[in-house]
Amino acid sequence: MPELPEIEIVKQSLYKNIKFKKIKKIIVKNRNLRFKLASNFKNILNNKKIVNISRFSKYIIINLENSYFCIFHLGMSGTIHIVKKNNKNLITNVSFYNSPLIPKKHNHIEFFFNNLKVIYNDPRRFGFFKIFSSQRKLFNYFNRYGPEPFDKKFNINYLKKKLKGKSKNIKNYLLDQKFVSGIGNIYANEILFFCKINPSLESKKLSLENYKKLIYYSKYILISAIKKGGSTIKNFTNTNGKLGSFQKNFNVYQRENLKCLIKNCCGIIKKKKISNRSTFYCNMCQK
DNA sequence: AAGAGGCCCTGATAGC
DNA sequence: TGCTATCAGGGCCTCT
Repeated sequence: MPELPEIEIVKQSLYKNIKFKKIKKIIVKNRNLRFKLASNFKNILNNKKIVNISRFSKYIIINLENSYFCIFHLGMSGTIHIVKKNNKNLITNVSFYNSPLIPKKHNHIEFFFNNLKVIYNDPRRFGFFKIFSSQRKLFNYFNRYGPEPFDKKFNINYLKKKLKGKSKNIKNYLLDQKFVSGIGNIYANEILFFCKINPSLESKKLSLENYKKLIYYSKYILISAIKKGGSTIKNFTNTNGKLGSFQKNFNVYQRENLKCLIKNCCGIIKKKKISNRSTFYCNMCQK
């Protein structure tokens, strides 16, 4: 479900609600995720204070007081719910990226804090948790990933080096986390629209001007999405029960057969499959 | 070695 | 109503 902007919103909400709090109790209801939950998961996290919460790419990073790190990925359908205690009753309308009600099925893990609990829910089980015993091991794991678009390393020389002579299309590169991390299918489509680059274009055919646009617009789109609270496709709400609104700004994603929104462009948004992922583009601006 | 494709899952929706 | 097919915001693994 989520790409970098949505994970950033989740991170901000967790940061606000559970940083410096101690995990009082953990209930594991279903260990089956993309990777089976580690057998020592509860032991390592239970009764530990959370020292920091951060994000890299589409991962949330939880830094524990015992210098362990717990990271998780939401896959396609993972959601986080924060349930606050209000007198005797639980309020259920504080949730991230899901309906205001706590889902009944697929709640895999519950983390209890003093006045609230955090639920990890994931119907499709593409998400996962991992634990690292030191920062070095955590960095080592993230080493496999390319820079985020915001990273200084994501510059013209880097693009040149990586894309020179490559026949793979540019959209697949944007989705390739080893090339650049944090971009998913929605934002890859939107970024290429702003760059006026056809998603099927072989990467070796990109011009210097294209490189500059890719660097500029990948930052621009992700930041705009974060400012709007992320994209909300299925009535998902964020931290305060509010809907993210970036989906109202989609130019191509899910706009098949509609008119291009660029003034004076008479193009139509087309849909095609690239590597089995839906791809949307304007047949005029992105020739 | 690069690149395409299959696969891991459940649930919502469209079409017959 | 009830079946089947298709699609979904991801990414790892295998095969050529």
